[in-house]
Amino acid sequence: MAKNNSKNNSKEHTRVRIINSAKKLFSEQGYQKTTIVDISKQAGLSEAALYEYFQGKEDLLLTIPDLWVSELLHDLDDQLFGIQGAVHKLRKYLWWYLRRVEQAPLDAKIVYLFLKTNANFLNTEVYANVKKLYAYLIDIFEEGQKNGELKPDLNPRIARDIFVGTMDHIITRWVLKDMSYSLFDNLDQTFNLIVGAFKSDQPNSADYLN
Amino acid sequence: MAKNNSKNNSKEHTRVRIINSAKKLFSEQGYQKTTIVDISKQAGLSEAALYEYFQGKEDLLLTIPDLWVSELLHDLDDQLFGIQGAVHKLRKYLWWYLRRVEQAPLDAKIVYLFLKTNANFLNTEVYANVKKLYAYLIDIFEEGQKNGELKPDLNPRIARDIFVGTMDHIITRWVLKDMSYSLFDNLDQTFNLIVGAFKSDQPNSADYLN
DNA sequence: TTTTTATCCTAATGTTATTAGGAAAAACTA
DNA sequence: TAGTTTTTCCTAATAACATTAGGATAAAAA
Repeated sequence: MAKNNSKNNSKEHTRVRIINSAKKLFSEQGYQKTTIVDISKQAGLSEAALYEYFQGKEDLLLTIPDLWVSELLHDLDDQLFGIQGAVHKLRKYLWWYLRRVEQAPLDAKIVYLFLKTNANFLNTEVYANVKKLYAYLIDIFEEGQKNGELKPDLNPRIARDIFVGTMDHIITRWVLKDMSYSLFDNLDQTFNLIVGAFKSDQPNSADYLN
Repeated sequence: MAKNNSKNNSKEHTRVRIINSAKKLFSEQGYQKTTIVDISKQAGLSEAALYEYFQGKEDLLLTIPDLWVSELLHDLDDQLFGIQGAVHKLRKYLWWYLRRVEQAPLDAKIVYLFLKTNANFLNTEVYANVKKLYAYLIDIFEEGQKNGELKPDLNPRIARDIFVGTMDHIITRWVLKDMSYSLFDNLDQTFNLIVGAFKSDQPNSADYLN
């Protein structure tokens, strides 16, 4: 049993080592320019050994965002738990997500630059999880409509498009510019502008917040 | 002279044939899965002959958006010429751009899925032109502030991020879903919501429009 | 100790981008 | 028109890579 554990640990450890090497190299040099030899050298293995852990280069590419996004998804509930009001939840969502991106810039770069180009991205687990991550916003918008914070005729899907679109745009530029500044510059202004568009016209209809 | 012309035409014709073959195959199968043999067969050439026209596969990939985006840029002035008011210009910009995307779905797919992954995208002509395309929006926002249509404290760069981000998000999803519906579904709602966030609070300050 | 299994390696194999070197055809020159 | 140069194209290498075959080594299990 103990030996079995240590075996699994060492197997898991090698797997993690490969993932981290790939993550580093993919985000430094891009997917195409990174070779399996590069990755296996960095991980201290032969090329062939790598195939014991992953089906191939593409599998390796997809594994990285898979782990990251499902971790995000798991964290999201916790982060929003106990926050009152749709606007406050939206704010928390944005600040939380951008922080996670800043904390895992390599994962973010891979997700934002290389993932979508993959032919069967739509059939991956990652895609399903990203959808769940964004679907959360729909719930928040609907909640905000019920309690009067947000416009009653707001189309939640359109609101989501604006929110996610802006967020993704900011992140993509940041990633392309080599993460050379903070994602939080001007974020307050951006947030207020967007949410201003969603808010109910009658400023007193969300009294419950007072 | 005449012969010289016909020579250039036939050379140009071959070049166009290669570009169209590549465009078709890249957008059907993705960049990675498309081989030079595929492209040259489709164009009715040997692989080696293709290298007389393009430096390589990557050059070929970059040429496609290069042509499309500079064509767009050239058209933009014409399209906005004579339109009065920032809001009307923004509307025209959005409708124009989405129509161009619908009219050139293969180009759009290549731009939205494969271009950014290219390591030196930031140094390409395409990138410079895309920036110009988006910079146009900044001018429109500033104009709208001057004539009172838009909020005086609106940050034009942030407004651009929201506008472009939403637009790109809508297009990216459309491209990923294989262009199976119209980009114009719900577009009015989306536009009104965004522009609502930018508009001046005093509805009468843009009287000049009446 | 013997057997089985997990982990790894060297050495193919096959695919693909790119280049070498030259043939065929067109354009140009005198 | 006959010779010369240039353009366009081809077949046949070459080289870089991803992936696989087949087996060695070492750890685990019996």
